[in-house]
Amino acid sequence: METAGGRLVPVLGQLVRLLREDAADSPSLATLGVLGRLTRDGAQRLGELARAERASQPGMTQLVDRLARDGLVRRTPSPDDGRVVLVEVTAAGRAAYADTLRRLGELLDLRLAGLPAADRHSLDAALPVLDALTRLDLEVAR
Amino acid sequence: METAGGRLVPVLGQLVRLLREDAADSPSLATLGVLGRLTRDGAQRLGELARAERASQPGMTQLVDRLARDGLVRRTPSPDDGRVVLVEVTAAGRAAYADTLRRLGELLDLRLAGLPAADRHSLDAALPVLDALTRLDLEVAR
DNA sequence: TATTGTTATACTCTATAACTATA
DNA sequence: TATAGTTATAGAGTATAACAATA
Repeated sequence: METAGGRLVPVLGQLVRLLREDAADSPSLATLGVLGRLTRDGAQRLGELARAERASQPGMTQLVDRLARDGLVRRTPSPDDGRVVLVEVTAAGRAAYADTLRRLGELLDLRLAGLPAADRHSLDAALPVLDALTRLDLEVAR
Repeated sequence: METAGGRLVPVLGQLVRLLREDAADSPSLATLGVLGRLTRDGAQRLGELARAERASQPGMTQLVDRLARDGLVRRTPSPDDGRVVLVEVTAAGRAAYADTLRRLGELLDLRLAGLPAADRHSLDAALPVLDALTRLDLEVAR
């Protein structure tokens, strides 16, 4: 018998590709992760952002580069420490985040509508669990 | 109130990055998708593989290139139709698939072990639903 | 002509190693 | 010296447009 973890892995890949296929022109999950975090938690150091989003620091530098180029975030030097870069979301970034989340959510909801109500309830109950799963080790690691 | 779809999107990104972080040297979800499909369903046309994995045909050509280079799959020309390329998984590919799935599954199971039993049951119940979600529109599209 | 797949090209996302600037 | 971030470089993964080969 396969464990829950082993069954989750293949499904993850399919879900990600499904979203990409349906909304090819949407901001990526990487972009959404950063914009969402900045929207929820406010301006953050670049390194802090890298840790929270499970990326390397150079990787986050590059992602923030692209987002800044596209006007979705803004870099500001920290007044307290000249080494530190604070990243904040712009109004355009906030709008892009909200719009994209709504759009992708609707696409998924459309598919969900094709499932029995009991299935939808199962998924509903599991969403907080999946979320908790992603937070678990972050707390341990600090 | 946010819909299930809207809540699923951010979680997906975090889960993918979590796996990448914990098992940086593992085959990617794209690789696993192809190897898994070939393992389950046997040799397939390249175009068929592209459709099933929600990739473009050139994208699948390139992915198969890398997998063949790494000895995980093999290309064979179709005897019936000279345009067609059949892709099959090698023994090494089958082994890599099984090993990776087990490893990633164990990593997720470790985290799952930190959750209450009720949460684990919720997730268990939702896994077939997520799987059904990814299959829904494929059937519609054909 | 239509279908199947590849080539050419370009972009995002990601990492590691080496570097710079500040503390 | 240690920390925060960037630059250099490389590779996976992906797409669209143009092409070649076969039917």
